[in-house]
Amino acid sequence: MAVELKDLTKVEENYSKWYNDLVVKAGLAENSAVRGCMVIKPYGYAIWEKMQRVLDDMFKQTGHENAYFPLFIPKSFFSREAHHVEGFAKECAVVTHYRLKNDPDGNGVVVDPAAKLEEELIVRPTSETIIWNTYKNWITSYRDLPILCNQWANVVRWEMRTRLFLRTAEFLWQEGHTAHATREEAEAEAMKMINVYKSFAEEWMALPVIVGHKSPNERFAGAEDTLTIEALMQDGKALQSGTSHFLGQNFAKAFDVTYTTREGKQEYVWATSWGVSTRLMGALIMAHSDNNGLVLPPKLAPIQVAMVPIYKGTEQLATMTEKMEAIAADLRARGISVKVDTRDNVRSGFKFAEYELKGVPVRLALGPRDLENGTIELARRDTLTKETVPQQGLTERIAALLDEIQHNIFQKALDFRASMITRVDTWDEFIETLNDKGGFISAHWDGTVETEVAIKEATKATIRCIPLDAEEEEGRCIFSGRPSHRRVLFARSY
RNA sequence: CGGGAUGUAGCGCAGUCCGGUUAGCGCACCUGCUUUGGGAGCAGGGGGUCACAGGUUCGAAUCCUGUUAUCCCGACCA
Repeated sequence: MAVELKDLTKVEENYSKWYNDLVVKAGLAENSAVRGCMVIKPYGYAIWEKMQRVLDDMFKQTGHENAYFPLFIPKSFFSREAHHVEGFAKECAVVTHYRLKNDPDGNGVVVDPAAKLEEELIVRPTSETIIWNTYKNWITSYRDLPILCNQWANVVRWEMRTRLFLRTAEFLWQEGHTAHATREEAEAEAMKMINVYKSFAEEWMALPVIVGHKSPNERFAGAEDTLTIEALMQDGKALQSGTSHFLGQNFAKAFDVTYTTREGKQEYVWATSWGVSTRLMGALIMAHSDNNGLVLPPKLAPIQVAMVPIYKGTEQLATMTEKMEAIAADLRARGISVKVDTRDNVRSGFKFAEYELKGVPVRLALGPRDLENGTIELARRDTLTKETVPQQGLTERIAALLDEIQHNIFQKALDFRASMITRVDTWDEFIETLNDKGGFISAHWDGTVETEVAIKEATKATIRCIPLDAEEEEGRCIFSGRPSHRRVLFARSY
């Protein structure tokens, strides 16, 4: 229960360590006994659950339905799409046996060699292959299209190095997989969904994102075009927070999915896929937190208002509790989630610090002084300010304050990002900005993979995206000096 | 998979170099009293196969060998 705040103040020294401590100490998640896999604790899951609900609703409103596909994928499915195999082969968990037996030499159990699978099963790193193998059976006519499915699932990617929420061997996500009769319709779908993600990030997570195309080198394995939302963390690194892929006819061809057109001809189906994961939790944490802990946007905070009694003795506690429950009932009637903290084994100061660590947007403290004056102490997490206000009209005040905090957090992140987008025109400037300042660097690029790879090798910076709203502008590539028609965004990233 | 570090109570650590009473400290936990407007104080109490397996020794948390796990820095990636 006790938390050493000083451990959270080393942002400059070691942001990764600070982030990890924060996640653990705020009670969001922790490392598990399984390498690279995390345990999401109830408080963290409550946030994820809320995000899920909102996203799911947005998917429904855009015409999608939920479905579920298998965890295991036969190995042979993977080899069907060449780029896809290449992209995922290095990080797949493989099931090779289906039985254990007692160790003949003594203790425990061993894998029964007699139970070797004829064909190994891959634990899905993403579900395109199993889904397109299924869609083949669902699609025969143009009347069957479009298919607009989403699944909420866990996937496994055996990463070398993991970090809570940002990169874990197993993670939770949603993946949408759609099938369309025409290229235009599929392209529009991919664009529609990346905009759904943008709205969600900005309106709910208070996280400003830049929408753009991935460069060919950063594209999803098997996609013709990848759209991304890129967010900026407080240490100046970028985080890819969601992607939407136009898959062309690649998977339709790999799995032989065709339909009969109105004119009676056979055509391959066009596809998209799109997803966001528990990585969004990492984005939420890294974008807004400060040295006192999490700062949660009110719209996603599991507890929006925490109420702490100030009292001497059990009688006063009872009096305060009664009064606070009455106030809480009012707030709840307005749809505000409230926690009245009547614990008597920790003191009020401890509770204040704890709710700050957990990012609760608004805190109310009620003591004898307030009872006399008809007031209450109101503190806001985003600014760390507090004031004594009348109890009269409190519910309206808090409802408005929650909106204000939501807006303020977004604005703060937006201002920060604006200050961290630097336009550079020379290689020296590029290096200097990258090393001294970080953030997004807006610069010209000649459009070739060789240049992109060379820049990455030289600086660890990658092209985060070619923004959708990038204006036509003649310039010269900062690396090669060759002509370029628009700026792209570079950054070091997670 | 390379480089570095660390495994001692729920958490954080000291002790290891230089082997030697009953393995110690802080926080947390339990009991009691006093406290309570920003992380309470005092008193008492419980909790450990010192990561695992061998070896050396009269004697190992400590020395040797092997294994394993975790963290940090790279390479890889949502």
